[in-house]
Amino acid sequence: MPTRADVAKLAGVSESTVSYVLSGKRPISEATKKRVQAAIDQAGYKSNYAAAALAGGAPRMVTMMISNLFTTPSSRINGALVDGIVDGVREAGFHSVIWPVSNDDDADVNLLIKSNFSGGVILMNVKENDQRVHLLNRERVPFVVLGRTDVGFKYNYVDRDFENVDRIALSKLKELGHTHIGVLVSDTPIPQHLMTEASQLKMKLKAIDIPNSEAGGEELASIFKKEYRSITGIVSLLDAATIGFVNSAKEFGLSIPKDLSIIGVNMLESQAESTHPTISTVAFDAYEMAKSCGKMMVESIEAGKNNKKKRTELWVGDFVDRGSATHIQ
Amino acid sequence: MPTRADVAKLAGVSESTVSYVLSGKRPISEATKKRVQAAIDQAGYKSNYAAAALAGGAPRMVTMMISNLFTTPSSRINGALVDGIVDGVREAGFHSVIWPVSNDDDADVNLLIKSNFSGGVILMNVKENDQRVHLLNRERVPFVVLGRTDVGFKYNYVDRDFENVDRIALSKLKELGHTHIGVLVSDTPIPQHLMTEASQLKMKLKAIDIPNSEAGGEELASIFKKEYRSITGIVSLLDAATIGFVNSAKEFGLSIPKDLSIIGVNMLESQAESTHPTISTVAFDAYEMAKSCGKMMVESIEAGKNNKKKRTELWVGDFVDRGSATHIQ
DNA sequence: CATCATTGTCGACGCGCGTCGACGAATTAT
DNA sequence: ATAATTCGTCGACGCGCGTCGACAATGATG
Repeated sequence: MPTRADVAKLAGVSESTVSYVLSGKRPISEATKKRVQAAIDQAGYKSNYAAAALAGGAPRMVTMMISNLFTTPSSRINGALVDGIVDGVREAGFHSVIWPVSNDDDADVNLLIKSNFSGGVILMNVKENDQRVHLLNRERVPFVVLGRTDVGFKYNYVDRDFENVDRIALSKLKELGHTHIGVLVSDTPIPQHLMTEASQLKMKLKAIDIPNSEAGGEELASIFKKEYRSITGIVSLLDAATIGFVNSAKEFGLSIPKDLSIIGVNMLESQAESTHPTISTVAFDAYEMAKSCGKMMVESIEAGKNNKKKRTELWVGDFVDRGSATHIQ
Repeated sequence: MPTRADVAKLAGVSESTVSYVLSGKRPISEATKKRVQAAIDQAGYKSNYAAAALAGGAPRMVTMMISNLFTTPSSRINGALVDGIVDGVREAGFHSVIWPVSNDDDADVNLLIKSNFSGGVILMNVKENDQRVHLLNRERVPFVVLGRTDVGFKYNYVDRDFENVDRIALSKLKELGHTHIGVLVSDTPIPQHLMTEASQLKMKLKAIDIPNSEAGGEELASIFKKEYRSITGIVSLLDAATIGFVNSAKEFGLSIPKDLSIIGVNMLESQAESTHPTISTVAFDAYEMAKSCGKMMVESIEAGKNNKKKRTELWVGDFVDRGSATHIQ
């Protein structure tokens, strides 16, 4: 563990000169730059992160705040999000850590942020009116939300453009002649924009509320013919349940797409292609979206605390025909 | 961000007294303890983690080193492991962070450890002769491996007791009259101990090497009857592939357990119960195992660097009959 | 009663790095 | 030519906390 002092002695310069070579915040002659760099290499010097943080250095680190992100039904999607952020942040020259929080424990946030350990926070699974957003805003911590929530003020976020995604799915079904549509949701009502979109297209929506798990999908498949006679098309906002539903439909005498067309709007390519039959979706590249979120985070940090500009990024995707939706018979 | 000085002033004591109240490393009278505690509460004081780290305090933090843990096929299991560690460490009074590393980048380890930010490291997806184990050992960083690898020296680890787990699965099949066994593996040979166990039980093993994904399992199901006529029982070391295999077996005229008995040894309860038919397994509680690993990590840290004692924990589990294995017909 | 260990508290220092002010030297403007 | 600027470097200080040595007050021991 060589320190700045060791490097300085080796290079025959002062400690501050070493610092300025590293940070580039003051002009240094090429000659001494070279000498210092050589000394750094020779000594195997690495800046001590804790000391830098204490002295007020700008931390090149991003924290992902997560709660129970791994054992949820959508762990595949969440995995893609984590990987995307990690790569995006890395490409921007920052590190990233994942910070598992129990619930909305403020103390946990303080530990990393107030110690100047992390330069910014990426919030991942925000809830309605999420308190963490308020907390971070109050503490003036740079943050980006991967997702959205209504908190009454502007903030940076990256999210899917659900309005357009849903519009694509609905109008595709309309185009195929379907008018009576089931919407797979889990513990939530049908989003407002989907309702208005449907009324514009003169389509009838019916919420089908089931657990988002493969078992939940199978359960639905088993009762579908009896319970939902009039429905010929489904827009699914779920992933795991959709997989279970499609995989077991045949078993219950439900032929996809002959009896029923289904379009997923919240599934990864890998998921949509893992089923029999495969599932037509509106494309969703969670990895790329998250990567962009990571980059936005770094840019926001580098823009400085005084920068008030808030950025927003909405990701759409094209309809991808994998055969699970066809013209009404 | 009140500091120690603020608290000291408020309580009318010196800064060092505040420190000793917090750490308990010197006797302090009850009276001043109370005064100081009151001042801490009043000021809303939180110790600055970076400063503590710099000054050489014992970091109450554990780092999980992970690479590509989230988008692998076994992400469910990995999720349970992460959650288990987080909870185990938390119960022991420590925090935990997840540190995504690109590959075996030494620099990344240095950042957290040499800055005295983290008190120990939990390694999660170790490979054969993993370099990170050598690195941590050399740097004298307290660490625990969740899993095992052969590196030629003793270290702390928590793992499943595969020898016994596999023995349970094999002898169960033997008990049911099966002698020709297929072993589902992915890019690895059949483990040595399974081979010897089989020869003792006079059973014939055949490696079936497929990708560990649901698609991989389906692929296998489609060719199974043709390719593996003589096999009547399967021990699967995979999880995702097993799910795909079992779910699609019927589709290819393969009836489980009538035509083929299958026992999973590497699946979570939630996975084993998500299929049709459900899968008999040797129980595997990844969450509890990981939780214990987290506690071992903390104990190892608190035992101090001079403690040379290495601990080992092996987790077995009982056979759980879910109907996918039955007596040979 | 004198001596010694214990208890409770304080002040000072150091951890390693970021950054500000100063200052000589080299360059440009007047 | 002199004054004003820029360049390159140095020393000093502070960030907040952990901990060591000192010391007064108290209790135990001979």
